[in-house]
Amino acid sequence: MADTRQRLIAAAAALLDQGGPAAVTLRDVGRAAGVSHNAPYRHFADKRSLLAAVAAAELARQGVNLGQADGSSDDVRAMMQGYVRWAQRYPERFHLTFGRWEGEDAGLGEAATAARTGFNRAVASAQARGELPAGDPERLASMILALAHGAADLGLGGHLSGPGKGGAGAEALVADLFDYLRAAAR
Amino acid sequence: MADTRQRLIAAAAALLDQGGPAAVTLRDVGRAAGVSHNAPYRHFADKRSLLAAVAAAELARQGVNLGQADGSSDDVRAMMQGYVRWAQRYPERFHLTFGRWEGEDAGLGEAATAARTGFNRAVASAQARGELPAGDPERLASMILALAHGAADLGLGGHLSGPGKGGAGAEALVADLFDYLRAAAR
DNA sequence: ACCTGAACACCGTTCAAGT
DNA sequence: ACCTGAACACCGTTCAAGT
Repeated sequence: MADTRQRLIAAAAALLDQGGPAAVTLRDVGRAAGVSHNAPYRHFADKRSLLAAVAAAELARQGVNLGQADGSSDDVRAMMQGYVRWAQRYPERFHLTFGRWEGEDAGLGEAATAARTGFNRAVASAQARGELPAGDPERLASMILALAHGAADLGLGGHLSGPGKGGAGAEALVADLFDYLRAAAR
Repeated sequence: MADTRQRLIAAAAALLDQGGPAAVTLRDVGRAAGVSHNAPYRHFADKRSLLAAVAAAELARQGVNLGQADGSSDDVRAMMQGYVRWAQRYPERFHLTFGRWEGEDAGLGEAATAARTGFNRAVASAQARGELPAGDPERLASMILALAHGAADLGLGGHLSGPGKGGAGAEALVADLFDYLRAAAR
């Protein structure tokens, strides 16, 4: 049944969370899904393809968060802080999802553009309200996303002096950016 | 001789550039350095420790770039665009260097803080000139670095609509941020 | 102090069968 | 159409020796 495929993806995601991509062995995935160690090859071309399915599922789940907002700059900022919290809670999924994906893996590209569309619309809406600087909405959205992404990634790597050391955490850096953008919009 | 250690690091860096961390097999590293496949264990505790040495060397090399500037906002921006170009040219070293490093690996932490110090000073100097918004220099430096880092990482993953698709590349996003910051400083 | 060859456990992948 | 057990090549790491 196609149920096996879903169980394989769920098992892979759980192993990924626990120990990163190296811990996602096809033997453990099979064991957790109740099948043999090479049953995954009946559903996925290889290990990389299985991980791509995990990333696509995660991206679809995350895309929902980016689509629900009225479009004030507070909404846009809340989306980005939600993005940062997601990265902090599921660091391995975060790295996997935004890693390098050559070719078209399991509709990963479509899921990514779908997730971005809602966010771009929210940014455009905040611009129309005069709460964010004018200009190409997609370009401004890219810049905002880049900051949230970079802050989350540096934070996970311990490369931000950090909230513990008296420095600014990733969420605070996102808040700072929006303060600057609102100031520049005036 | 201690020369072997340097050859091992150089060989590991070359293999990393070609095929990522998975391509850095101790057998190939040894072969390229002219020693047996487990000679590396006389110089490094394990594979992870060897990669940490590669990251530390790269960080030291990159730190030089961040230390040479008069401190205008143009200098700070040029540093960040240099950072982005470095990531684009050596994507594997970029990901390795800013990945997760548990514990104190081969003085990696010291190299990182040294690299940051020069950059923080340049930011503070640009603030003193009134070219960047006032406030805690280290916090502003973190925000700027987060944007450059995120833009580079998203660009490498193909998650920026990109210069090819008509969208903004990582370097352009860095330029945009500085435009906003200069506007907010007035 | 530094290096080597053999060996071990583990992993991704393939193959010949099975239902 | 989906699954299994055996097998292969490869890799990180350890060990007993060698100089």
